[in-house]
Amino acid sequence: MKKSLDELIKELKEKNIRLTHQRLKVLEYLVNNRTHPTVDQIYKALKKEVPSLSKTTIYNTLNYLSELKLIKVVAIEDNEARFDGDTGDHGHFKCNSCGKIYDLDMDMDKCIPENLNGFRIDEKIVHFKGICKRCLSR
Amino acid sequence: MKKSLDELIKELKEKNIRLTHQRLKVLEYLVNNRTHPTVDQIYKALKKEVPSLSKTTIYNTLNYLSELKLIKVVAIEDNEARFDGDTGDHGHFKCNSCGKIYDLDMDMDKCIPENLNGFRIDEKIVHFKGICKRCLSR
DNA sequence: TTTCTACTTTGTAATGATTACAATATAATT
DNA sequence: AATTATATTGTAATCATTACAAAGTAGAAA
Ligand SMILES: [Mn+2]
Ligand SMILES: [Mn+2]
Ligand SMILES: [Zn+2]
Ligand SMILES: [Zn+2]
Repeated sequence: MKKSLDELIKELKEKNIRLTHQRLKVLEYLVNNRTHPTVDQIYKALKKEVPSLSKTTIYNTLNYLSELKLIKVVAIEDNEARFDGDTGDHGHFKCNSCGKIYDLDMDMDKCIPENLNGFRIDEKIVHFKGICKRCLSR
Repeated sequence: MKKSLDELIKELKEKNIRLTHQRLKVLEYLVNNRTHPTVDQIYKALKKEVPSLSKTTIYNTLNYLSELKLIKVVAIEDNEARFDGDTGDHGHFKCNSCGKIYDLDMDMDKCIPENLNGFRIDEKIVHFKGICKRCLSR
């Protein structure tokens, strides 16, 4: 679900996670930018507000927050990870023309095959790639 | 579909692609090893039979064959690509305990959401991760 | 408020998969 | 056998990510 920054901060407090300036800025960025940004995009944007910021901190923070299940990693590119403040089950569509990554509201459970009876499923990943409507109509 | 080596060779001939020793060995390996191997696994295995083999050739060959749609890339790991001789639509399950990647026969079209009306879909990717039946029963 | 300390951030170096490139080799045709 | 366009090979470069140690800080306690 799309949690607000306040809800995310509450979760950090409940788990006794330190509310560092950097962590709050990263969470704030992900809440305000629902574009599945890369590490570099987050880094460049926050560097302006926090000049001392290190890219390693972005990596550390994003890794930690995804371990805590406060954010999600979207591995839809082959060379670079993307991050998502929405931790609810949903799919993604990547347009190979404009590069935009769309969210897909869908019931992922509808596509679990019988083969997996007896398996424990921890992650469900559904990605589509192609050309988006907007790019097609041009 | 799971094509035989002969069928794959026929497709290469039809497309006027040179039947080099290395290409044939890579295709043969993928036909005989339905384990979604990594570049390094393919390289190490074939290096024994073809001592002059270069890892760059494995990369070149796999990239070329996947451009030609004769094989598929399976991007289910976050650090390393895997390759699949089965180009038919199917999903994958990765066991985080034993590392095995299972094939999932499934109707991918069943999980395309309405959101995508008007979009052109070129790739459909369905991945699950968790613990497999065999690992759970131990 | 000040002190304390465990945890965090930072900068730099290392890692590891993948790609670029140029020299050498070869498949397929003549 | 000669030719040539294409492929292979080895090495170096690239680039995202991680390892590590020194410096900094959040939060608790005095
Ligand atoms: Mn999303
Ligand atoms: Mn497969
Ligand atoms: Zn587009
Ligand atoms: Zn297993």
